[in-house]
Amino acid sequence: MEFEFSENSVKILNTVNFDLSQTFGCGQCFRWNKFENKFFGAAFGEFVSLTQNGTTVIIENTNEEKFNLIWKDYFDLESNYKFMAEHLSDINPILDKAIRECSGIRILKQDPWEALCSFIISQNNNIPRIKKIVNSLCVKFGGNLADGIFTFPKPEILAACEEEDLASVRAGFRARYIIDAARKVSEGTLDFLELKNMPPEEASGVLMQIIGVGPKIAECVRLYGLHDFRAFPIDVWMKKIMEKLFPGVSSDIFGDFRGLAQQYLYHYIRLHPDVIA
DNA sequence: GTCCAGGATCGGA
DNA sequence: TCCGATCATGGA
Repeated sequence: MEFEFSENSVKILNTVNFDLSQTFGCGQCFRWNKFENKFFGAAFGEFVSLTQNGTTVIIENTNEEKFNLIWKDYFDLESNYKFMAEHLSDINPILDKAIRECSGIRILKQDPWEALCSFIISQNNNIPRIKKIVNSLCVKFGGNLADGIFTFPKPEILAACEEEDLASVRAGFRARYIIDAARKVSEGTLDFLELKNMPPEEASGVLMQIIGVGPKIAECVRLYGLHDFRAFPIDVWMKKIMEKLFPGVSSDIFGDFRGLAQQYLYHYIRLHPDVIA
């Protein structure tokens, strides 16, 4: 991939394994929206819009400095997905089939606090409504970046809330989970930098000390927030996939990139639910 | 009215 | 250790 910089945009040329629709639509994030062939969203206090034409991706409202600081990392542009995808394809023919269709997925390096909060909201919920609640949370407690685009609320802000303050967000029983997470993060009981240096099981264990965070959400935070590809979140869909397509098989067969394998399989089956019907 | 959604928790067997 | 009911909400 090559980068071309101008005053208010960055052009990425000759992309490999990078598809915006797949990356934003594979269920890893909830705050990117498509409008007239353009994706809008924000991360780390900056907002951009993106368009894709074949192997060319244009990021608008950024520059060389911000791109190198935020977006190159956020989109994980320096990891070799071609290598990882080929490696995974060799492991299993079913996974290979999923990868042939979903190889444009990149695992975003999201803000771990945002990932934690988002996936707390995701529990026993559907994706359109998850997006609605996350958006409401940003509108009410985040900062205004641009027309209709907000930053994700700081943990300190939500830590100071009581459940009734979150009522208008319509998070339901998850409100107290969000507040507990916010308090543990803002007080330093939970430090994401420390989690990165822990063994996987230990990191999950710390995350699960938050009320309302169990194994699945912990794995999501490690995969999407800490970029730990060994994490393998199992939701109702992945459970069905493993039972139907990989009976008696452990996720260990997918090796150290099993988190990425999970994403290929999850997105593939959401596109073709009949495969496990 | 019933069922379900990228789950977790609690009580009882 | 395992199982089932329950949790708040809104759309199908």
